[in-house]
Amino acid sequence: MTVTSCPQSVGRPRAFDTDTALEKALEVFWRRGYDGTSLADLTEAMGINKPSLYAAFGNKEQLFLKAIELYESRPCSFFLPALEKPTAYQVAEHMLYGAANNMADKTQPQGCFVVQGALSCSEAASAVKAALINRRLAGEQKLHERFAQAKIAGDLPAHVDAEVLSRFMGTVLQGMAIQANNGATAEQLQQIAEMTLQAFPR
Amino acid sequence: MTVTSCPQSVGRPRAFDTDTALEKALEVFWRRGYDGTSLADLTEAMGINKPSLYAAFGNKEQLFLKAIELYESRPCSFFLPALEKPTAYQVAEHMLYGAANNMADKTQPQGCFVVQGALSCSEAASAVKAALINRRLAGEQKLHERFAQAKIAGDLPAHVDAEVLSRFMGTVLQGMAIQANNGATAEQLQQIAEMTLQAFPR
DNA sequence: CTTGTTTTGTACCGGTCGGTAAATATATAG
DNA sequence: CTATATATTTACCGACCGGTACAAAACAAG
Repeated sequence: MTVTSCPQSVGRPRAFDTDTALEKALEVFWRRGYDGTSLADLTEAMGINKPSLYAAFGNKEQLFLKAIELYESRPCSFFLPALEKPTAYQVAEHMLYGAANNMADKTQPQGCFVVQGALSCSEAASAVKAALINRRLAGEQKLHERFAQAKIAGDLPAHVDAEVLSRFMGTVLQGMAIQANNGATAEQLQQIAEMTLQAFPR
Repeated sequence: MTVTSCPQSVGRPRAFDTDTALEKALEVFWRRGYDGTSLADLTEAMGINKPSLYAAFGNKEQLFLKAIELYESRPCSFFLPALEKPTAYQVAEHMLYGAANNMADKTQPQGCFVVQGALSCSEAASAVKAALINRRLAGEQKLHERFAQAKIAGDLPAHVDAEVLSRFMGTVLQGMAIQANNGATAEQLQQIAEMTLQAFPR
């Protein structure tokens, strides 16, 4: 019968912070992709040795999956907050401009980790590729539900196909990730956001 | 002073067709990306051994660059033919529907090789990544010039910013490549094309 | 035939891949 | 102090990486 050991009960204490190490791993995976990232790249960026990485995160694949969770829960994430805006148009507006500013942010890798983390990849990466596809589809599903709710609330015309609209939004957002990789600036992405909003049903 | 040896003059004849081998290489690179493709993957798909690959194509990087050229010159390529349509709207129409059908075509890898061949990659792949970015920017540049010409011809309103419009088109087309990777059908991509055309200035 | 030229298959190169065994170091519990 | 538990470092594992040396094989020229 052991006492609940909340923060570190026994044994040699870990010499690094797992959260900051995971952030470093996310940045490397984001920049180089799963196949393009080696364990040497990771351990160097994280400032730890391989056994520490395996003890703390399992293996390369599990580390990548944890990086996905971190990416979506970061404070600068724009997707979920935009969903809570009062009208469908404002949801689209905040999401598009949030994406424009986030994806071209020079203080982090360009583009979107969920889009480019493992787009085309080896068979060894098929599991993480599937995980990213599921995240992209889940995002569009959330947007679909939000737009369906907006039709009920009356701030989106009844004739609008919420599923097509959400997939169109996903297409533009994912295209913006490629644009950011092409070197597009935040201003240029904002022009894309503006043009997309002109096509948005009101 | 040697006679011009047009088709095979001397030596053991090559036992494979370089064009079909290059097509096989394109398919593997397209599906797995540069980093995710090994020489073993390539030689197996191409049906040749490594020395034959190196003698015919140089090395992995040069083979990839030749695969880009093949990809853009294939008969089913939709980009350049669409540019020759008589009006800006028809250019956009043919390009968007051509992309919808091509990127979801089940007889080839989903999506667009130029988008996903080396989006996020290792430093070893930085040259091919840059080559793909240049191809994407060159496509948008061609579209830009076509729209500028359309403004002069009068089939695109003078107030339209041709550069923004071409970048918007590129964003949607690149987003459609991600959608195809998500498993979107040709019909779903056609809905994206339709919605994009509704936003197109006339 | 012989000679010269090119491609072929095999076998190999050093280096790196993801992952781990083992010994040492640093903490707590008693 | 000793005992236990966890993290650290170092060194290493077999497999695979991209790329090549070499000799046998298959052709044309003479």
